[in-house]
Amino acid sequence: MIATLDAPLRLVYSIRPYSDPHDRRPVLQAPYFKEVGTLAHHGNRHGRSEEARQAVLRAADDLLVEKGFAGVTIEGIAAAAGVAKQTIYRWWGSKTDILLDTFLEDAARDLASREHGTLAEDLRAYLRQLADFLTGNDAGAVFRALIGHAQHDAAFAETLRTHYLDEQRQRDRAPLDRAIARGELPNDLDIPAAVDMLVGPVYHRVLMTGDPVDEAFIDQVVEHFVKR
Amino acid sequence: MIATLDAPLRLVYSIRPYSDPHDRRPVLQAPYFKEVGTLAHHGNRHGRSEEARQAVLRAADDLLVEKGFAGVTIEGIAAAAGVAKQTIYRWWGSKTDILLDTFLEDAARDLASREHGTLAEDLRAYLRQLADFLTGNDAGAVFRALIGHAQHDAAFAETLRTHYLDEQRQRDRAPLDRAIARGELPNDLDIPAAVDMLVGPVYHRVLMTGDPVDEAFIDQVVEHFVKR
Amino acid sequence: MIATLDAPLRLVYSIRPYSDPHDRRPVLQAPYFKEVGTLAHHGNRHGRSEEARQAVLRAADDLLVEKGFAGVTIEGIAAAAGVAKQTIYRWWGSKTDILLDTFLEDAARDLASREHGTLAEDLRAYLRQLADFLTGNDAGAVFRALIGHAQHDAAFAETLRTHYLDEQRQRDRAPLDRAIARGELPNDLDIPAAVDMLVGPVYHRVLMTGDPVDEAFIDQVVEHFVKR
Amino acid sequence: MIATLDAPLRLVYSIRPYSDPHDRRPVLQAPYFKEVGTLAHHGNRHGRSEEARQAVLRAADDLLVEKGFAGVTIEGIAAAAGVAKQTIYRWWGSKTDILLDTFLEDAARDLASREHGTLAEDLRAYLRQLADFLTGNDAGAVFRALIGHAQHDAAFAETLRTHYLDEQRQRDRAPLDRAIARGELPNDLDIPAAVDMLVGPVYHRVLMTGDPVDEAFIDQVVEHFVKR
DNA sequence: GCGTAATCGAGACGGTACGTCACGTCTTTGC
DNA sequence: GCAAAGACGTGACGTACCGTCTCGATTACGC
Repeated sequence: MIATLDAPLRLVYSIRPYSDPHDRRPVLQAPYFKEVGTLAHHGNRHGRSEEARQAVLRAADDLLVEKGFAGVTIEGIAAAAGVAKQTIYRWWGSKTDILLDTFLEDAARDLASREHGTLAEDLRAYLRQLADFLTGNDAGAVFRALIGHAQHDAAFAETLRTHYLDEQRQRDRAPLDRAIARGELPNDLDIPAAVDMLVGPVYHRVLMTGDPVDEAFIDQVVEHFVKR
Repeated sequence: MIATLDAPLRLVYSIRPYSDPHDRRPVLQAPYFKEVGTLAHHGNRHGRSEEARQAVLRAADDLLVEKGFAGVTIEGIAAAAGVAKQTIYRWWGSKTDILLDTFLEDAARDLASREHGTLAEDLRAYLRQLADFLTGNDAGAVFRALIGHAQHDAAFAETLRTHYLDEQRQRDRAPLDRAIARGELPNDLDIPAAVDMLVGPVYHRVLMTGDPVDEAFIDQVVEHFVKR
Repeated sequence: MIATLDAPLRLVYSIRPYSDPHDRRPVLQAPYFKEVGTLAHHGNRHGRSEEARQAVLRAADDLLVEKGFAGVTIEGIAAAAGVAKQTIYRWWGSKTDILLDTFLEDAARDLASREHGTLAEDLRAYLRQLADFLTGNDAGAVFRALIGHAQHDAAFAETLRTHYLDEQRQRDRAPLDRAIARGELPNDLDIPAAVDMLVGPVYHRVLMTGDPVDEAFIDQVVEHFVKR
Repeated sequence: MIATLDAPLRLVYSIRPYSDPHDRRPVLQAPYFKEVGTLAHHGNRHGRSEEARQAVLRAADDLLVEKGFAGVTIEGIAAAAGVAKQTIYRWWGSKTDILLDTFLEDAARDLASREHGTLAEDLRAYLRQLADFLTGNDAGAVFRALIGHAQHDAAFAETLRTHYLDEQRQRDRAPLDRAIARGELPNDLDIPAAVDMLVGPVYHRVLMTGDPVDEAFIDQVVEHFVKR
């Protein structure tokens, strides 16, 4: 059960399952809610406030959408979330860490690849899904901000790879894996290269040219790939 | 004649050919050197100091390579260039404007497409050139920083498109245009989409995965495209 | 008990007694020391750092004496006091506010009027004391700077009147009040005018002519006033 | 003849009679106008532009009255006067020098002491004239600014004494000199001290308390002085 | 059931960089 | 030779956030 503000009498606290507070593996993997206590506590000795955590994530997200990346500041988040700065620094290392946390919860949810029977259909559906995700106003904005920051900060780029891209590449290749299993594609396919040829054009439009990723474009990319 | 620092007795002053000092069209397009005066002036009605301009561009570039994007500050550039902050603000609007200026002078030089007779050869050569440029330590670092910043700042993204990407897309499509002229590709080819399919995979590796853009990869991309 | 730096184990924090941090009423009026904690804190919810406050006041004073009014800058004070600029702006509005704070603590101490039995004696002693104060190297320099600034800034002039001059006029008239009580002066004396006639000549020499305020001069002023 | 803007075809240029351009003796003492040239020249080899000089003085004065002392800047004066900054620096050393120049022309005009037959009448008239001058919106504002600055800058205080106060003290003592000549006052009067006792109270009200200098007050000061 | 310890909101602190303003200097062109 | 124009190096301004710190209050656990 996840208590919400609608159920004020039974609030929940999280126990982060990792010893390192800056560990950024997707926190939803673990059953990290627990029922206890009452509303609006001010600290206790058994772990962090789930309330504060969610308020921070939400505030960061809102600020990004409303004011852009430069408008996201630790002080602004703290103020908007009604949280002390120190509470943020206790659990996150930077504003991009916070944004990454908000992002991870969305990515897994929105990018699960669904099977459609044929390679072409699978790819079309997946690229459509990917394009919608990347260009979206919420998760997409966060994603673009993170990718942007990764260009400025090699350490963060590495973090982003570890916590997001590696999984993402599994999702990217899932349609190809299924096609190989079905015999639609050869066993010796260079899957990473194939993935780049499929998703690369989509990312290029999103990150570079700003051109819309429309159906016709996706169709061309898929058709071109399949007709090999 | 373009006087250089090798000809110290006849130094040059620039007259920026644009009325708006923040106009960022590539300044090398115009013959913007003029012979006058003597060495090392400090501002006069000839207009801006070419010395100061180059010192700023160089300092920004150096700082980026040495300390990364976060290490590029207006104050740092001013100090490294031996220039007053106000001089920077007089001619540029932000640190990314400066980086863009440094970048524009390099991009045109390094990305001119050369003809190799066949589409496949042209593409291989051009993608190799592009990949080297994007992953380079100097211009590449500046480019990645600019693309990163464009993700954070829509206005700058627009600027970047106007001053760089539009030209870049001309360069990107040049091999295709030549192939169409030669009859190697059909007249009705969707060139923007084709460009995305060619360069998209390269950008994806550079900006997202960090995988090396090796010969085998380029060969696959080109072969896959040509065999349509 | 007021703990001092001589009692390092039981250091003191100030609680400014006013809600408005820019309120400039003489802070020494209130018992604004409180015993708590340990040495050398750096900001906490006890409120402002008394250490920082005194370092700022002292630095401002020193800079004024050493380099003159133009040499007093917020940045200079911050550097000399080992304090962040923002700490100064948190508690004071301008460099003259700081100087006023330093001044207020001194003026009350140095200008208390003492009784000498006769009007002439009282006046002589008081004018001597006033002249010494105004021409002094420390408090006098601050005072002259403040009066000078008040000529440039009507708002500050009003502040200065509220926080200093009104009290000062009480001190100025004290000898006259006592003389009236003793019957040495008539009840219907126009005290403000009388005060101006007594202290005006002294101020005139200090602020305008720069002539020394010697005994002979004070004697003339007093004698002239008394022989009415 | 002094040409004005009403006589545009016959403009005048001044030749400053002093070798030191920063010499600030009242320039009107000398016949420093000379007819040459035409309106709105831009430099010539015949000496300074009287047009520019007057525009600067007037602009400085206006800025002081409109925006206060802090609003008077060399750049602002130059812009308001339609004059190049360098032209200002060529002839004046600082903004207070300019203000002093504007002031000197007014002071001599407004403070000439007139004879009224008796000491009391002379003093009353003179103190009234002085008070009006000091509290005036134009010359008075400049004067108060200069006195204020003199408190901040010993060198300027000395300059002010040399160029203004010494003369002023001559004017201050004129009624007393006349009274001595008439036999109304003793030969051995300590004139400087007497002057301080007369004008000091007026200055005190103007510079310190801000109280109005009304007739009753002047009467008291004079009556008290005369009844010696 | 009471002390102990972790966390919370609050907010002052020393810093760095921002973008602006005015300073005083300099160099040229045009009278 | 002076004036207008205006770019330059300099330095201070006042502001925004940074990341650190200290504190009093709050709460559950473990003795």
